Amino acid sequence: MAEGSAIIDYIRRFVDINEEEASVFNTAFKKIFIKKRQFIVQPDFPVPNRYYVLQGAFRAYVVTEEGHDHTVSFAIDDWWITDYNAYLYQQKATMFVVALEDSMVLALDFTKEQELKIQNPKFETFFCRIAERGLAYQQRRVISNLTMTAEERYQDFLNRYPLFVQRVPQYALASFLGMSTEYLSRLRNKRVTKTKNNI
Amino acid sequence: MAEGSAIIDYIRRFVDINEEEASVFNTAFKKIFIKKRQFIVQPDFPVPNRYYVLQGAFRAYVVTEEGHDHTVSFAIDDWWITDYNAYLYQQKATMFVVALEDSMVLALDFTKEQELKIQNPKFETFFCRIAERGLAYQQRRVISNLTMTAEERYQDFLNRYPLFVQRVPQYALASFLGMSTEYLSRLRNKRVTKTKNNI
DNA sequence: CGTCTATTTGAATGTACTCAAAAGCGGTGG
DNA sequence: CCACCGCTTTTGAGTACATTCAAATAGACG
Repeated sequence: MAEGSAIIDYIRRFVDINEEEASVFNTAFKKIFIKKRQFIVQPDFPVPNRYYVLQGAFRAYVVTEEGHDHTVSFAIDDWWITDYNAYLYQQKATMFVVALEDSMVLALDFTKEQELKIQNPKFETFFCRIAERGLAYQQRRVISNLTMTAEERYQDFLNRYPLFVQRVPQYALASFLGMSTEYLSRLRNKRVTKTKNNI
Repeated sequence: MAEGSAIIDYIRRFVDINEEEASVFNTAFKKIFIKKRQFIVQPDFPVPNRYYVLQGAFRAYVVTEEGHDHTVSFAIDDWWITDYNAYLYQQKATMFVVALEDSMVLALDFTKEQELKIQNPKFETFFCRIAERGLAYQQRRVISNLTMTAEERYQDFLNRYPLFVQRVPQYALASFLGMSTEYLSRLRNKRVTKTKNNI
């Protein structure tokens, strides 16, 4: 049961655990089927879980007062997703997390996560590693946003995450990259507006 | 020796350690004096350390091919700083980290950090906590950049980090907030250019 | 097929940048 | 102690990147 499961392969990329530990880890998760367009996190609700995506695709986004939405993160197979800030501090969510496809996830409860960490230092190490990597990733994203133009960010995303581009609607990608849907559309079709300087 | 030191007060905000543990932790760090304008990290050099700022101010930034610089992070008293991505993966730096004032730091060697983590789960927990918080912080920053205008980002920074604004040169703050020095100057003096629509 | 949502296209506009130059400020040396 | 030099900040003017709004077109789903 434990061996061969995706989440176990995943944790073993970071720490070396035996069969018994794998089994303990495995049973901490609840397997849930999520239908397309279903929300797993919503603003003002508690965030009891973080989610490991077995199969499918998700999008986390915030909505501003003016009604604009902004994609904070995507997740497909083998990625984690949740409103991390709310989960970590166990506060109400400020984001939506929605399924972009019919999906299968493993939900890990916050309390359960703390128990795992206390129970076995290897689990603590594991969560530490993924947090560290997440931090390094977010910092790279901040740098991209600071240093690149909209077109460069799009090209960069294409190179790094070609799989995502296939599975994610364009308005969601645009709002992830920090540009309007229309502008991304123009970039994709290489038809950025020429401002005509003729009088 | 151990008790009363800033780094010990700091770690005790996250984990409960006794005097002996405090002493072990303390001796893992090397205290270094850094003069204003001195670099502690430079592109293409290894990044053996992360730094805890006892006193002073630092700025981490990247420089693009076109020669524009972009502030990735600041650190003043009680904050950490380094090229985190390079440190974590033990690769060559891609950033500069420079002292903005005469400063005093505690340097922690990467290998030493790993030893601490292995030696005592509490230390592992501690580094895990600060990585988690760092991740949550970076994610908030990404959201700010996505959802706010230049002016809003500036106002928000003023509210959140009034201390920093005092101690950081304006060009550095501008490049942290993702805008040009000139534009920040105009915002501060509330004199954003009016495009005259008269023919 | 019709409806609903997503994408594309056009045109006008705005936010923020660039370049250039002046003004302010701080440190250093005579 | 003041003058000068280098660096930072301010101001002006023109411009570009990207947005908004509106409308047309294309896709997805029942």
